[in-house]
Amino acid sequence: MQFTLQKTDDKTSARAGEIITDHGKIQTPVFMPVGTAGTVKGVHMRDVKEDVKAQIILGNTYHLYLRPGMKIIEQAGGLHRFNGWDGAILTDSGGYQVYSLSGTRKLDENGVLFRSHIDGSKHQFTPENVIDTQHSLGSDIMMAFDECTPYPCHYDDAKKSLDITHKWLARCVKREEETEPKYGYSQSLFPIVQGSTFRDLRIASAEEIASYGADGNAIGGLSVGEPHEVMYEMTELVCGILPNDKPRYLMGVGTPENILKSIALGVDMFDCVIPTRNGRNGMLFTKNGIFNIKNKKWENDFNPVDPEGTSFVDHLYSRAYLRHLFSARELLGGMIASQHNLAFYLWLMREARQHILNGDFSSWKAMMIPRVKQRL
RNA sequence: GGGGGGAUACCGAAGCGGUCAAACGGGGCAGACUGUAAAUCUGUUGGCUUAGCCUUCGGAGGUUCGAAUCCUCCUCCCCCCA
Repeated sequence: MQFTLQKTDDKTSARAGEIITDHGKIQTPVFMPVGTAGTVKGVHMRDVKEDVKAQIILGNTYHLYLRPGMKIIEQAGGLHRFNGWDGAILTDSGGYQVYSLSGTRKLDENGVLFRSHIDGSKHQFTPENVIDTQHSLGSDIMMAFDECTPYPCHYDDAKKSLDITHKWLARCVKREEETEPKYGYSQSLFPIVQGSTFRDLRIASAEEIASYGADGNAIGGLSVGEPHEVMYEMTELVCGILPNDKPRYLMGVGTPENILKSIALGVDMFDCVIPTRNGRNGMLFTKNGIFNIKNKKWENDFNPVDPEGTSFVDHLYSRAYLRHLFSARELLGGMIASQHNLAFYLWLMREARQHILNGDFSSWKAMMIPRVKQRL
């Protein structure tokens, strides 16, 4: 994997760049649709590629390990071959599940003991087997196994957790060096900065992570309930330490506003379930604001879903029809909303990139944020 | 023709003398969702000048300090027998 920094904004820390993977080029800043179980929920891969214009999508180690299991994925020839997505794939390590499934797991020195949310069976995740699993998945970008801390988090707990994350990282890197990709193309490993909301921990972590000289670096443990200002503060702090010549990935973020503000802080890569999950629940994002398609006000609005949208669904269907689909709990409703939201997110990223290249990102962002966050 | 069972809020359905503006579902209305155990979850759902008041449990009367609950008549629906 190669990263080329093409331009840095004069007034902010926003950057435009390009990542080259063995599954294609990725122009940054980039938004990566989340495909936890090997599917971007509700959207065909053809549309993820051609209509949404995604360049890279996510997969999840924990979920794919439990089902269908690595035997099946390996028989398929890797995740790309299995799910029909031939673009780049980034796999999360399962570190987020250490946080989100905290009720069904136990940490020990070696790793994490999970209780499967599917059948209750016990499984151990270690830095080593998480790397092995990601080799079986064949993702272009593998994530280090980390512990995503909850918010709020006591300082001592955050520090203890950070030490574990750093120890696990060393083991991930060692394992990665000792093993080979399985499918004939290269895989990069991104380490993850943790440290909760504590400046000194974040600084120490960012320095530790930077010392590895990885192909790219991630910021984790944010957007877990802390105030947005704290999230931006930590992001800015960490971006100032992580190397300039490598992509920075802010994990799990966020709303269009969160993303634009974080681009300005120097982040290059984003992922978030909001466009798909909130879309399935009726929330639509547009360049003119956010609305809930389930609301009565759209009942007889026969205008297109999004007259300025880039997806075919924006023009083929009306708001009244989409509302009807949600009212009737028709599957197509969530599919349309997901595809629309993703297309909007990807459009927003292309625009941001273009304005960075044009040199007017700052003013464009100032104009755009109030627009995209308003409620319609 | 004979016998029996019902009618409760938008719908279905509990309640069978006071703690009932009335459980629970559905539907309606609104909210939440940030490296997805989520096509899920939460709130709300008679009216108003909202610590209270008014109207409401098929209709009309009655018993009672007090009735969705008991009695009488009426209207409509369902089941069984002929």
